[in-house]
Amino acid sequence: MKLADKVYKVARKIPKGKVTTYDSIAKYLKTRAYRAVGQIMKRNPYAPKVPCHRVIKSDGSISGFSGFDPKNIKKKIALLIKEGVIVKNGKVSTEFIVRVQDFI
DNA sequence: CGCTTGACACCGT
DNA sequence: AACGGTGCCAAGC
Repeated sequence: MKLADKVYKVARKIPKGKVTTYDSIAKYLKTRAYRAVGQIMKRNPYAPKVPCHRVIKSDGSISGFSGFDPKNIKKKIALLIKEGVIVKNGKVSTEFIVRVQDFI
């Protein structure tokens, strides 16, 4: 069982209208590989099943899948907003950030 | 099997 | 408040 599998398993349970962070997932899995989590999400072979857009940085900013393509940023943010998440200045309001242990 | 690469986090300045 | 350097660990090559 690779870390990747565990990550996907957890990530797919993120409730709509909420987001979590890379380090939160890492902590929950008893590992400090929060960086690896990022790469795992990037690969994301389970595209629709794992809502990788609901995983953000600990400071609430959205990165990666959107960070490289400015056009994609707005699209993902719009998607999150559509789900009920409030995003201002490219950052998600902390009240929508949930620790993994809270929604599992 | 070892080296490089990050969708990161945590200081210190 | 913003920027940069440092540390961590799994995946890929």
